[in-house]
Amino acid sequence: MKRSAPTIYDVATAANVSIATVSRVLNLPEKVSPGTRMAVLTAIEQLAFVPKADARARAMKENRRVGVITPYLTAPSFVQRLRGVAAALQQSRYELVIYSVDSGEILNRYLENLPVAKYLDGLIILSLQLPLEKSDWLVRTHLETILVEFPTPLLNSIEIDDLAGGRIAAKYLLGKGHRRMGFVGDTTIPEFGIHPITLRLTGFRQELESCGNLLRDQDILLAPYDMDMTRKLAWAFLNRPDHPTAIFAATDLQGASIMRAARDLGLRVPDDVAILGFDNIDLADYVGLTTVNQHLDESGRVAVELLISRMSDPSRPVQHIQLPLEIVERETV
Amino acid sequence: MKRSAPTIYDVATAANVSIATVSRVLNLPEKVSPGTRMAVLTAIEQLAFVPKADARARAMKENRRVGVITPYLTAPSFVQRLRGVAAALQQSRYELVIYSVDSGEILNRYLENLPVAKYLDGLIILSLQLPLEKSDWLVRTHLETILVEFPTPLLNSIEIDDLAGGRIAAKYLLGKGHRRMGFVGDTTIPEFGIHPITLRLTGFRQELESCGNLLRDQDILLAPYDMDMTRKLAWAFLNRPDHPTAIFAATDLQGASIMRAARDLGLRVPDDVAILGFDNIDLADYVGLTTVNQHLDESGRVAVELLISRMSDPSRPVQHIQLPLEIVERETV
DNA sequence: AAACTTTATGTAAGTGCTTTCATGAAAGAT
DNA sequence: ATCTTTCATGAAAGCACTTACATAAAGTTT
Repeated sequence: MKRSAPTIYDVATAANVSIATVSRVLNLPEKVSPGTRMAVLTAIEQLAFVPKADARARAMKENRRVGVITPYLTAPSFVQRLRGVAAALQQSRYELVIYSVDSGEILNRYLENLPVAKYLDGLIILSLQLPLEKSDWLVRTHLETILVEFPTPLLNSIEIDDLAGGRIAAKYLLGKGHRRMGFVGDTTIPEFGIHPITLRLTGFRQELESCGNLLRDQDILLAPYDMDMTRKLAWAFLNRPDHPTAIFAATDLQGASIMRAARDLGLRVPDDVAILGFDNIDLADYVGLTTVNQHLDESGRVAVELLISRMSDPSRPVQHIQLPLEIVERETV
Repeated sequence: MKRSAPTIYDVATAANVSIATVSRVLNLPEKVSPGTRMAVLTAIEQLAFVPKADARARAMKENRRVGVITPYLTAPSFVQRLRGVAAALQQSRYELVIYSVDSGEILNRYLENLPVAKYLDGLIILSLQLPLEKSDWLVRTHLETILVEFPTPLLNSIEIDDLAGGRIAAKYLLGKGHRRMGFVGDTTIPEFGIHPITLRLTGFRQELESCGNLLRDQDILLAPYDMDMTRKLAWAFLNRPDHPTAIFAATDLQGASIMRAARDLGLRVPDDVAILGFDNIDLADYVGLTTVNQHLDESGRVAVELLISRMSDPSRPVQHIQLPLEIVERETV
């Protein structure tokens, strides 16, 4: 009893011919006499033999491969981006290889040997900050890559304008008649590079100030990106007689936590507190959270389209595609 | 001047080392002294060398790649299973290739494709029903595969006992003092094979009946697996003076929809209606839904472990691992 | 029937890589 | 200064096939 998959040697033995003959019935069957051909075919059938190299060659020719590097799939936003990528790739003849990493560190380690050891036609990096020297190295190795969320000058990217996102939120809430606003964001500040949450806060504050509404320090809550903690802090945040009448959460997940805190306190949403999220993840729809849509699924889809167009013509100029942002009205504002 | 693609031989010559050394800087860089490593790296860079994947696989007798076939990532439960797979694979030296399909049909087409088979060392099929003849074919080709959710006798699988799940739900609700129960499930009945939702209903009903509590037809709601629709139907379902005091939803997604319908109607949860879900997806935690945990992430992780152990020793007997089910108490019962 | 094709098959030399083992050099121990 | 480890490296043996090239048997031609 053989343990591993059969090779042409096994087939040859079983059919009492040489491996060359087996190879021939596979590749140029007319060159083999009907008798032996039958014998070989029978042996192949019986052993459930699959020619390995041939398989690979065919696979290689027909499906090409694109890699996606993404943070661990813990946050819904990563998942929705990936979903867009998978959906778009589905239509094409490309295979999807996923590398999930837990930090920029590991990302760098991956990149060291990715282009050399593995074998990709294109790469999409989701929501991960890429050091400048790496992006340089990527263009030099000619591995087409698309960055999603954290752009870099040399590489193609899909991005949003977080600053504008903050402003949109402010305008919308102002338009609804609110004057006393609050902001909830997370506390993880990256060692280097941009921090979208901070940009959203900045845009939010700017717009407010330009209309004469200051965002006061006690109306800003920075909570760790963790539901229970956010909920607890949000509880204290809202449990003041002079709490804001509207809160902009930099993230739907935090928005949802605030909704629960409000409910725990017996506050009516949106009458006592309005809550506006950011992202428009699936959850927002389930809990009825009004939010700023940043087209997560779409970002993945667009990344694939851009990648495919670049792979077919690498000479195209680098593009930085900016996705639109807009309010999705549901029940919390 | 060479015209064909460079090989390790070219790199070796250029760097003045042997091919073994080149291979080593590619695969175990720590084993090579920094000096030579740099020289080799430079040569690689200069020649734009890319190792040929087929030669590599041939020499290694393995591809170091496992495939996952999953339904489109529309449902959170698929995503959470996949997340478990990705997390577990992360630790290992295997690459993760994802094939997302939209039905069993396409699954079969994928499987037809021999190339896929030999291009992978292992395969995990998530939440997809596999025709019997295919599972036979899979064992004959020696492609190790693990089925998650829909078992088959010949292949390894990770499963749960849906019938028992229904019973657990009934017992729990009974224990909380409820006597008038309702059930909400979806309407998609597959052409062939088992239907988990139906099993959950059966188990639920059996347990109820064995305690003298009939589940009445008007207390069963079969709604399409779509949030808005479920919510609408659930609204009508609950908007009766004699509505059930506790509802078992075969799915957290539907459970969440019912929560909203209840809220829309001004019903207090769990005082006016208790709601129990099934799955324990992330969403359940966010909305505070009490549910039956089926360890989705874990199913993916266990699938990987089983696959790896089988790949390293294919002679192991086929296993059908059954994951436990238990109630996660939150705020809706 | 001798000489020449043709045809079916086997032998063996690649293919581009990994990996085991052997070897010589450098480092550490006595 | 000598002996033992450790370490970096190269030589060479696979791996699962393909593809000349060689050869023997059969079929043609005269």
